[in-house]
Amino acid sequence: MGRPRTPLLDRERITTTALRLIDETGDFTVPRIARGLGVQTGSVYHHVDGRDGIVELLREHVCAAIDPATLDLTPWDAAMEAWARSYRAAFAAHPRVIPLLMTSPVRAPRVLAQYERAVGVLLAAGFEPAGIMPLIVALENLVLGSALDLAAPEAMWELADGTPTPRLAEALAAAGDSRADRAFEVGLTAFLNHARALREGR
Amino acid sequence: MGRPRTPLLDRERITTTALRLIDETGDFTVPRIARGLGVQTGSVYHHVDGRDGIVELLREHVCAAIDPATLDLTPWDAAMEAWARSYRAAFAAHPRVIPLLMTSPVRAPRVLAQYERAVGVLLAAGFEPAGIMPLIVALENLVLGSALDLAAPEAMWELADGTPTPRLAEALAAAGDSRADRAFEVGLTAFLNHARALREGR
DNA sequence: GCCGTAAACCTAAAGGCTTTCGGTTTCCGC
DNA sequence: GCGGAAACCGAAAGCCTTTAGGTTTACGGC
Repeated sequence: MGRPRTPLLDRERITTTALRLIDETGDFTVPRIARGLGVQTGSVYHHVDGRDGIVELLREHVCAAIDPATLDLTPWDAAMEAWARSYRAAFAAHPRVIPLLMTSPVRAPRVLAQYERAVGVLLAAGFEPAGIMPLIVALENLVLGSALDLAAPEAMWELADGTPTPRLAEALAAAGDSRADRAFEVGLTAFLNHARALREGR
Repeated sequence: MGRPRTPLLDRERITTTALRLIDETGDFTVPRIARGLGVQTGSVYHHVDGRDGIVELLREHVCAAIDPATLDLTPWDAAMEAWARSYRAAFAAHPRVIPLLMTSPVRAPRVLAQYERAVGVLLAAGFEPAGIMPLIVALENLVLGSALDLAAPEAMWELADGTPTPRLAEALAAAGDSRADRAFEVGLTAFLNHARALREGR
């Protein structure tokens, strides 16, 4: 008891443990993190700003896998496409964190910086300012939605035996394992085509 | 104490109270529902299959506002567009329930029936079976994403004073209050154009 | 080298939530 | 009329979040 000779906790170990719990069970709790690190529950609060603080650490950790260099590509639509793919890949690696991130605002500076640069890309491409956030929001919805579907393929529709839904079942089977991938490709192509048309139509 | 002469609880009152709590606070708990109805916590469990059961009741309640007649429209793209708009309007009325619904699979028969019919519309339009679920999933992501953004405009990005994001702030301001609406219109137009191109390209 | 201060962990506890179980009263079919 | 089911209460177990105070260790100034 008392201060240990070598620290048992730090933000990184807390984040990693929380992420592991989420990957395995879909959620995390502070007591489980503490148990995973061989520590009492209260000790975690010395390193983190409560449970919400851990969520923000998770956001930063997952978003760190988004390749910032994608936004340097030219032309603008290549940048947006590569960014979207990298964005999706980052969340697809840990899709079950997405529900946790959707209820709290983005505070992490590193994440905000990515959006800042994306706005810059679209501004430089000549889009009108008022139309930029709708585009980014639409792309974000596409990325997060398909990443979520990628992780929980069977957790979206639970076909009961009681109510027959033959065509839905058939469509689900026909799409197969690549359903989420194809939904992303469909959405991304639609987005890029529309964005190009919007820009040229001005 | 004992059984009351006139019932104090039923599924509808529980659902309505839960929805009111979510609209006001963004979440609900069984004790708060009980308090709102002047009843002990445990009593609620006599009418509902646990907390998850209440979530499913909420899904059914909100989805009941989706107009089923939209899927009878012709041609198919008019049906999908009207369905998407009705879908979005239903969730925009209670957007804070969306995060609660994203983590549990759709079980409600009335909701599954809507998807069944949507599949039927796209099948009749001549889409290849394997491509139908990707389209529906993409549309669902669009609808739910923009409805969520509609409700929590300021809860998505919290611009800190510490990290400057001038272009992001400007883009947010330029989009104004109609940001979520415009994002939906952008996404919907892109979706419909791409779907039409997919169908004709066969 | 010494000492005060801060850091890091523990113990304990308050308060809330989900869920279950048995008890009590009322309603309804037969 | 009566027996069983229904509806609510009271209480409790077990989990979670968060805070507060106590104890030991590390570190920096002198």
